[in-house]
Amino acid sequence: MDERKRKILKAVTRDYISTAEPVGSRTIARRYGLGVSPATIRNDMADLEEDGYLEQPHTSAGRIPSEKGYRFYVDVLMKPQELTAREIQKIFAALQAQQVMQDIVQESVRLLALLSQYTAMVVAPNLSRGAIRCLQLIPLDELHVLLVLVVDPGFAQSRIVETSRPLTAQETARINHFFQRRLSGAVLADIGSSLLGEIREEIDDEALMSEALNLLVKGLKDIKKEQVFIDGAIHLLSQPEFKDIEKAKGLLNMLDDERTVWSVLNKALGRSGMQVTIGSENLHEGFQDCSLVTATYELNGEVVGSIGVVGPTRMDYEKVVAIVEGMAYTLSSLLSDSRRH
Amino acid sequence: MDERKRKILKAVTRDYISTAEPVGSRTIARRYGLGVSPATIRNDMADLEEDGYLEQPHTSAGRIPSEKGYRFYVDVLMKPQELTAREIQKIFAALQAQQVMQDIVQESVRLLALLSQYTAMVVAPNLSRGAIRCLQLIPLDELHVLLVLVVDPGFAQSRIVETSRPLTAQETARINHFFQRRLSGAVLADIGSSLLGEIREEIDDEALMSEALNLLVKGLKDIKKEQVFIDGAIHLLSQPEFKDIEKAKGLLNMLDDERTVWSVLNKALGRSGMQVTIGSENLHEGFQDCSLVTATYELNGEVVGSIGVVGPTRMDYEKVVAIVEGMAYTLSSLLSDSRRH
DNA sequence: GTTAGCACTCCTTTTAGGTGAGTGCTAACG
DNA sequence: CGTTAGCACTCACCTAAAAGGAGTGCTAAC
Repeated sequence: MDERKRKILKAVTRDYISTAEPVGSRTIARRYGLGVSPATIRNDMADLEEDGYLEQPHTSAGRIPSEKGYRFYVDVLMKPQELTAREIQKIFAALQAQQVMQDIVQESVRLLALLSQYTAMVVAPNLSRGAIRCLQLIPLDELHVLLVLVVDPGFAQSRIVETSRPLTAQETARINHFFQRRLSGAVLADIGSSLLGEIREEIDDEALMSEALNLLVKGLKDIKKEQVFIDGAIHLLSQPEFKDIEKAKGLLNMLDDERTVWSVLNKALGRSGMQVTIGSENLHEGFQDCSLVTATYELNGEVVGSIGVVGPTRMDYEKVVAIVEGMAYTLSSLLSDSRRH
Repeated sequence: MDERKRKILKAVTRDYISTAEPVGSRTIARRYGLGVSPATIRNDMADLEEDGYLEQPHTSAGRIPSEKGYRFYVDVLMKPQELTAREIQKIFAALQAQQVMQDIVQESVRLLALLSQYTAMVVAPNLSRGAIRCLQLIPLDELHVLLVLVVDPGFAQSRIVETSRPLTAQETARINHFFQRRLSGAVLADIGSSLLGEIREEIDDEALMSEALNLLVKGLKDIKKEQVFIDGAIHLLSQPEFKDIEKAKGLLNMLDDERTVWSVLNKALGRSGMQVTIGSENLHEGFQDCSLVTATYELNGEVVGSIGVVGPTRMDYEKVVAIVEGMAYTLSSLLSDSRRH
């Protein structure tokens, strides 16, 4: 593909992204100074269409990029304007102001939607590799204890658990002691049957230990659960491709289902880094008119979660890629850099 | 207003609610057996229009209820079909399965939206009158402690707080001791300056105490904050009155703003019980094409929060009123009845 | 290889006419 | 006097036809 054709493809894509209208040869000639006449551009456009980069909604309309066209634009033509250090700094500050992991994640999904003006999704970090920093029972009444868990980094959760029999203060202290000794510093993912078995052997009072394990298992279950957050769903309604309310409803319904969003974002978890999925490249039914920009973020060098932005295929990739990249980068630094709490 | 006119108003309202189409005299005569001819109904309808209960979108269309008509329908004509004991039981079970207050509230807003098929809003209970059941510091590292608070009923929250200087284990224990002795059982709202002052006097180590108070104040702040949840916003898009996407966007934008929702629901907190707000009765700009069904729920006989459903003025009041009432009732029983955790 | 000219396509908007649901009015009926 | 049949009238909605216009592909000339 020669230089001029590239320029034309780029111009068509840019124009279509910003106007949502098929672009004609005249417009290109006028708006983007290529120094050639509309007729010449028409010839090149015909070639580009033949090669599958452009398509025509109907014979007498302008051209729009095909998926292949977008793909080429994303991979070769565009140059995402990276966020400035100042912008990164602002995001970092906004996130750092949050106390708990959940708030950090919620703030980042909010920012992502706000900045991109599309719909943002974030899966909260998987803390399987997090280390237990504090695990403690606090007795509340006869049958309830509060199980408090602090995981490094940034995760504190308490949960009320029902015991199957009243525990004495002494028993509670004993369990706490064990937790402290055996589990402090342990990585969540390692608390598998083997460690549990070890602990079991270490205690004589069978009933008490089974109680403690029971509590632990119950409490850990929903801590390991990965949570998904989305924000900015409403921005979809501003896109002309969703002026048809049925289409919008379809997509919004999918976004309402956590499992769907989760599985979409998890595709991104596979390989680390930025990833752009365009239209039917997306295997998820219902997302095939959309594009997805996703990125993973890390904790101590390990991928622990992913973030993403959904929009129509006619998405402002240059902007969104920069934002998603910047956000993922900021999240990673925030999580890894300061082992805050 | 004579009996027949009431029947006609009721029929028009019912029909319009279910079809969203203006209702003609012929339809009434055919579908609702009044035993009179369309001409007679036409006469009565003209009277009803004169009196302001009905209106005509244009001269050659059927009638639709005016706001006054809806008001009369809600206050006099309709009879909400109360939820069955079985249904209440189901809701109760679903809520009771939740462990933490936040989950209870989220589950109830989800149910409310699901059952009503409109948009549901819930403000989480104000726990100012809740009693402290457990308040404890757990040291994490040099400059961070975990402040754990359990309030009766159903509220457990932990928060990581930064201390201004490292605390020794002994100091922590001392603070905990004080918290235990002075605050256990105290009502959150009462922890004002007076009680804080008292505590201050009771400790000799000025620096330590100010540290403890500082922690307490920081920790309590966001616990007292009232949270708002909404769900089912997408249902709005199914309503023909929001087929115009701009209208839908306007309302959805309002619903995205917590403060707006909060202030709408707080109107309901004023007087306890069920309340239906129709169209322009709603003082909130942007909600004036909508109706609102709200109710308060209680904790130990005291109003602590409210729930609500938003929909078009052409809302199925009979159904929604029953659901909102049932849900508020269930929430109240759940909170008051069992002092669970 | 590039460009001007031109016929052609086909979407979009406008206009006009027809259709039908529903009304208000009048006059007749019990 | 309330009720009803009959009828002219209104007006949104639908459909078809006409006008308009943006953009193309092709051809021939530069």
